[in-house]
Amino acid sequence: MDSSVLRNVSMFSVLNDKELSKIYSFSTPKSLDKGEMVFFETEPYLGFYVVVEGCIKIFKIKGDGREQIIHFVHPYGTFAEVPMFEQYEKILNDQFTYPANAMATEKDTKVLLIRSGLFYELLRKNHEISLKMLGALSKRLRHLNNYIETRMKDIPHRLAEFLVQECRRSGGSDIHKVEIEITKHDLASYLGTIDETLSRTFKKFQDDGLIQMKGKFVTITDIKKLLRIAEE
Amino acid sequence: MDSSVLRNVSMFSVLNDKELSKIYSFSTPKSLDKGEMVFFETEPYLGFYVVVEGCIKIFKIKGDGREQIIHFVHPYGTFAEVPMFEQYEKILNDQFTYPANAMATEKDTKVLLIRSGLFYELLRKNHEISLKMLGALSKRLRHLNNYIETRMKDIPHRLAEFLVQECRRSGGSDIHKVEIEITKHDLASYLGTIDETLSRTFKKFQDDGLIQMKGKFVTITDIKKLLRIAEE
DNA sequence: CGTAACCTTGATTAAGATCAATTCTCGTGG
DNA sequence: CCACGAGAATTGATCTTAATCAAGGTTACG
Repeated sequence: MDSSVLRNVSMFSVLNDKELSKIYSFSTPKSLDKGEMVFFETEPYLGFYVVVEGCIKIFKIKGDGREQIIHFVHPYGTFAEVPMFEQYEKILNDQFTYPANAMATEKDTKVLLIRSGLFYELLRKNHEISLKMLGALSKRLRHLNNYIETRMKDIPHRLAEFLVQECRRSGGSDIHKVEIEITKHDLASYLGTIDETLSRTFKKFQDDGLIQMKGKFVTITDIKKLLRIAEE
Repeated sequence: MDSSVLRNVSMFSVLNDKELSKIYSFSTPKSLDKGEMVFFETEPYLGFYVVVEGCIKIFKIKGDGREQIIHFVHPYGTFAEVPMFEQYEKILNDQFTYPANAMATEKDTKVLLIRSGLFYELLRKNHEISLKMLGALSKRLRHLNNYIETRMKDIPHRLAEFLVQECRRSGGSDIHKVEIEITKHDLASYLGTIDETLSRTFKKFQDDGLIQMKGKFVTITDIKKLLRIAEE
């Protein structure tokens, strides 16, 4: 792994080799096993992270102790940028904590910590980076917006939406076969439900002839009906 | 109304008089009656808004046609900044729409439209503004984060949380009296429920001796218990 | 005053959570 | 190679919360 991985991070795409190397040399790499935490939401804020390999889930803990997954971050994606811009002074004084919890969902997950001090310096010098960062935060806001919208619908709707999205994301060949890359438990948490309800909803979709399922592989047999459920 | 109102907007606080006047002279003021729309989420994006007077509610329409209020914007607050940073070219080509709906909740509500073209120009010239904007977007993200967290709890919890927050926001004198400044209907929508359930929850709180209610005025009689319900 | 919007209350229903067993799957060690 | 055990997934019965349906009652304002 070297500084070239940073070039794929949208926000850093405006930097030259020298700047990239500098960021890379000051960043802290971390390797994680499946289930290992990057941070808890109670920890003091150090800076934001770049995913280099594997996958990270960002989640809240509900009152009953259960996880509620907000999103997954894949390679070259970033997470925990937000506290960076909430009054710099407070960050320096360790007053800030992370906004949620972050855990690796795959073994051999690798992340880079970009410390806020260093990054803030960069931000002051390089105007382009702030503009990129504005783009990144906007994207995050769109995602949360979409997340909230999805939450207004029932579980079959949410699952249908997820399947359609996954189908679009993976490949794009018209064979409607999707591999669910996360555990069913994580999927349930992401959809805001529990394992049993997810299982029942999958079964209902199968009984209604919308999909066929074999372990982690789902074949969509009636994309039209599925789309109808997905969009209201 | 003149350009000095803009000085109170956090993002514009770094500008000098000349710059403020320029923004003001290029902005479009709009007066609204209670219930009038600023924009629908289907409309092409023109730019973001500053609230000068009154109050704006930002909301989504659910599948059944009901409103789901995401937040309220008060004087000197801004809304609809997000699409501004999602690929400038698309905005110019009218490809973008608003992320939600915006409606005045009070009569004599006044807003200013800051067109994206003008603002983007400003952003390129003035680095400080991007940094302020990063702060503004972060705040918005925090709010959505908090919103999502609240949604994981039941209705009594959400109402208790709302009452405690309102109590803190208004005054701060230790007489625990709160005026609910929005309609009960809007409050229900904000809490993600319906009028009947809100009414019943208020009743339950009264029966349990937590509050006393008279129209729009709520007196908190047992702040300790209310806090216990509010925080899990 | 009168009427429309706002609010409350009661009875019923439905979606999904909870509780409680099983069954399935797969990696590990004998 | 098989047997074991743990975690993952499924299934059924029951329970809870809040939505829905249906009246009434209250308030505010022209």
